Amino acid sequence: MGLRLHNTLARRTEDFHPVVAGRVGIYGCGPTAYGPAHIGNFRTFVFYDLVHRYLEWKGYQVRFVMNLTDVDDKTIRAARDEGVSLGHYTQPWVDRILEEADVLGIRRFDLYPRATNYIEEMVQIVQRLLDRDLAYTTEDGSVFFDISAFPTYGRLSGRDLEKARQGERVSADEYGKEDVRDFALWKGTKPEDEKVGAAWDAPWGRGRPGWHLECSAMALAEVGETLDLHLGGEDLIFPHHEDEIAQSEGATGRTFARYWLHVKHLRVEGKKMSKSLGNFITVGDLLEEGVSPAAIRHQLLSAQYRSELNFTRAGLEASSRAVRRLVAFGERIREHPVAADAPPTSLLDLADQATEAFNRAMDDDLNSAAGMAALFIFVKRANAVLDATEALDPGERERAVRVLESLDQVLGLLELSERSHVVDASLREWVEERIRARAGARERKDWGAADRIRDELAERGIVLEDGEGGTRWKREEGVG
RNA sequence: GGCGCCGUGGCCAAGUGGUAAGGCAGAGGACUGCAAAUCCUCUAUCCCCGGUUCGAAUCCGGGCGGCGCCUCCA
Repeated sequence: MGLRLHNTLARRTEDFHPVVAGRVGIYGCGPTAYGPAHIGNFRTFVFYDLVHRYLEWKGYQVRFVMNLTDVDDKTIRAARDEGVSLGHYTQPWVDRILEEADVLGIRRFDLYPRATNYIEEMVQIVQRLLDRDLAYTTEDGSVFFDISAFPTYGRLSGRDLEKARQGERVSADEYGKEDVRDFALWKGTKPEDEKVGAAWDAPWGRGRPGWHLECSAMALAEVGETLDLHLGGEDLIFPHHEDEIAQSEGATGRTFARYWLHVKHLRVEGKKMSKSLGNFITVGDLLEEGVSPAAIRHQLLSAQYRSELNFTRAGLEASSRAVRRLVAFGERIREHPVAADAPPTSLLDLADQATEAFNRAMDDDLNSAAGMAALFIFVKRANAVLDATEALDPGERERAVRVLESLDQVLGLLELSERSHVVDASLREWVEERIRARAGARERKDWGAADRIRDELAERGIVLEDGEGGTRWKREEGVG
């Protein structure tokens, strides 16, 4: 089976073939470190994680680089307002973004380059563009890319350049471009830049890089001249990625990225969300409300990345229940009795079907919704098998467990919920003592005493489950 | 105004020419001292109208409705 991806550049779904068979180089546009990332950002980053995990699951050797933008208009302004250097301002946000990514089970990528560490590379790109007459300098020391010298400009976003020119509102032309459509590669230094340390020397003048240039420099330096995959949110198609292509290909003469994947923006409770509107919720907010990370992750994966996804509390509740079902199945099958002489069941077939269906769904442009459905079909049917089976053949049980784990290598749901089940030892001891006391009461058929203990535990958020092998307990989960 | 997306059961969401995956909720059942938890079973003809086709949720045309990008933004 082969992976197919919807390539924004081609406007259709294509077979995926990396430049070098078996190896994939990926660059994902990361966040700007000027504030907390919101849940919409994390739809994109969880998608990156899905791409990362799935390609590795398929056996590719993956190099995945996601940048952290730490110098741009917003970070400079914020650092100036707080009276600190750029690095002082951005570092805490970088830390928090990575922490929250960890919470959601986003596996660490290979590298998180920061723009300020690649100034030299950026200067080189600009120099090459100047040498090739694809860019020009202005009086204040800025450098602009000359769009008229790059015929395929507009191909990614599919826009008509002439119309764009006419429709464009001519904004305050601070840096003196020749054409409103030209974009800044380098911005001549201003006093506020100097104040926060956001100014570097370059042959044509002191200044700082344009936002688009940062990504090109980091991608070319850390992934290579031709990326297999370039990922980003849909808002980046124009102008960010369009400009990345122009400056990268202008500098190298090579195809910059073969496949461009763009994640549709998330909505929250039916409304558009964006940093500028200020209506964003963060992972931290959700955790404080008691929402489980696995529920968040589940909801973010519940729709295919190119379709609309409305992030809601009701949806989180549903996701939480769904994850619980998965976890319960995992526990159940691991504990199901085995016997060497157990008769064969359909479990092996079900396991094969699950893997096959999952693979097919994910190969079809990373359809995580269909992929998760494949897993849940397995859970449902395997549960029915367990209902009807006293004991399993050890090999069958082993196989079923392995398939569950295998699919979770990509989805990362069980992995996450297991991680959050860690409880401190003293609590554990106390709970277990209470459970023993209750067991004694139950043996005496003193139901009143037994129920009082259960209530006592419930007050501390501990839920009991009486089963065949004794009483199990767990912490009550909050919403989601 | 330009470009583009979407409209599937109470909610979320797959399926894109061969007769509706999955999750949540709901109902029924199993289990239980009672519970909780868990498991099983059941519940749709796909916004409307017209067309193409042996056959359409799936293709075409027209409506109605929702949304995104075009500006810093994942």
